[in-house]
Amino acid sequence: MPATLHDLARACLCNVSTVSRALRDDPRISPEMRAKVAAAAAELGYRPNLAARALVTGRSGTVWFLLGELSSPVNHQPAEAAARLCRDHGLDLLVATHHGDRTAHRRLLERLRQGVAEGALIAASELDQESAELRELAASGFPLVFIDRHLPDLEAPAATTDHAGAVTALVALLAERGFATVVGLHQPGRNSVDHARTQALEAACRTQGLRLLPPQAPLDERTAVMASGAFQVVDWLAASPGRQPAAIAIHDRWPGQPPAGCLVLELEQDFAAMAAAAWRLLTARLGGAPPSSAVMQVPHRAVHIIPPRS
Amino acid sequence: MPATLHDLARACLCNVSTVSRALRDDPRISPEMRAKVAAAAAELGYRPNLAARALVTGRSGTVWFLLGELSSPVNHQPAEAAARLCRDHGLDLLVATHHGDRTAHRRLLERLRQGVAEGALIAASELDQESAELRELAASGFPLVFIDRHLPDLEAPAATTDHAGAVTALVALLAERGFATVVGLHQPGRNSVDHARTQALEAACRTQGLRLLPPQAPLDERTAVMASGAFQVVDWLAASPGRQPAAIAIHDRWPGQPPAGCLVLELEQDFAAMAAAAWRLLTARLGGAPPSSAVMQVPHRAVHIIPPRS
DNA sequence: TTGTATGCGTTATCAC
DNA sequence: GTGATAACGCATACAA
Repeated sequence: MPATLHDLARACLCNVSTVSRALRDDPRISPEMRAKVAAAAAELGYRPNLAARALVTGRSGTVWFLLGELSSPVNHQPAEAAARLCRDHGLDLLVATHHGDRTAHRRLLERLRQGVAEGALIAASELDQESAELRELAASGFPLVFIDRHLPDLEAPAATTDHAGAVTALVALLAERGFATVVGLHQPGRNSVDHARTQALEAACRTQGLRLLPPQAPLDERTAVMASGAFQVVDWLAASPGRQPAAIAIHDRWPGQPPAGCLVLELEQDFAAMAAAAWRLLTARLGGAPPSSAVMQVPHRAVHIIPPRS
Repeated sequence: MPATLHDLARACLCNVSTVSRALRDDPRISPEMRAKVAAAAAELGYRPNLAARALVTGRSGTVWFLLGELSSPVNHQPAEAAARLCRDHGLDLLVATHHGDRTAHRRLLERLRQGVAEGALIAASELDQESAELRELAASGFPLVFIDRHLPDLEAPAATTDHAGAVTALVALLAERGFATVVGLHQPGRNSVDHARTQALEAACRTQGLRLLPPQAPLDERTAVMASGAFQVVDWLAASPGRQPAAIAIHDRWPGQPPAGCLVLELEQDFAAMAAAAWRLLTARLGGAPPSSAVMQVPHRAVHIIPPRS
């Protein structure tokens, strides 16, 4: 059986509270006593019981990172960055995945209400949109911060990429290269990200003098297609086999080989900066700040330009 | 403040223990009482305090998955599969990352000794090789199961791919396609995986009549190169710029574009099966079975053959 | 500087 | 079928 404070107290011929204080470096413990306790702790291999500590302090020293699946960089890159930040501040960050499963999702949120973590970062997935549990959790005052996506009707802040700025940058690059038309594949109803990008695309095209056309529009060699992810482009290509876009601009990586003769612009998001922003929002909440719906927008990191191959 | 059993007891005009039993569906509670308690719990939004429960039961209902970084499929694919298995058995699987940092690594192992989890799956990284804390943890009887890699001097079982079988399959495919020589890039001293592959490669070449040569050997059009990961091949190519292998066989995906005129064989490991095997080993330990050093080897899932492009 | 006493929210062991 | 009560391991207000 693991040693407890009680065992140490017996070994040191003193009281449990003295041991507790000595181990936590309480200034009013004599150096001799402290040394004696430290020796006994090492000797007996004492490890504090975190459940007991959490019960009395009400703090678990833990933050959760909630996400759908680990495979996507949009999820795991902020998670890793946030883990470092937490660690540096004495908290453990644990990643919980629900792999798009409703019951798993519900259960994880349930756990959060049971005190397993002091706060949570959430890389929003489809399931979060309609989740009553998530709403209740936020309403209960539990510190929640969203990453990348923002649920507007929820009293919880978010750290996202500056979607408008990113779209503007892509449109500018297209204009620079002589493109006159953009076909937008964003689905504004899908989530807040696609919504923001759609709006920004309209504004950017207006400002920079490009025509904006819907997915069904015919293509020419001065028409580019813009989408949130490669998957949207792939679907669009598959929907009408003849399509040969002259340029693809996405907020994502293009997997493998781009279509022949096609310029590809990949926007690289700054996930580390996003995690840092989310961390700031979270510590504010942990420190007692009231819930807000603030959205911190961090600039993108770079645009990768992949010239067309012949 | 969140409602407690005490609050429910007051609301129901009964004792705490009755409430506790009613909520846990104890058979000796009258239907009326059970309904009354359930109503009060819903009314007051009662949520059990897991810290308190863990303190008295000694069980946290949690399993950890320890890994270096999330980005690698070798890590996150088994993690996701294991999460599902755990969930189906009433346990939560949480992923903890140490991103190759010694202090983070030490700290996570420390947490495990403090009762945060009932057991842990470990996707072994470099840090685990020399970690004294890991040895202590295993020695303390904590249920530990390794995934993919195996630390032979540790009293902990492992679930790995059948490395020997995989190497044999790759060599057979090469032989079938007329290759006569294999250059082996595995580094037997690196870890147990590379070690096993090196041995299997020697055996397979002997059996199937191919010549096995070291990395410095000259190449011809009937010579293939075999390595654990793409990174080994990339390093090897960079070390001597003239090299143009006729085939590359790796236990991994080849990122992006293969070299011109080069056949690529990618071995796909069966991470789901690996997770299932690891889960079996872990439940055995959780169920009270003594620690063992058993290694369960699961067959690979497929070999992807990418023909040379001209 | 140290000891005493109490409570955190649950479960479990008794009684009745 | 239900109630009283003692743990579980730790932290802390209050005494001394």
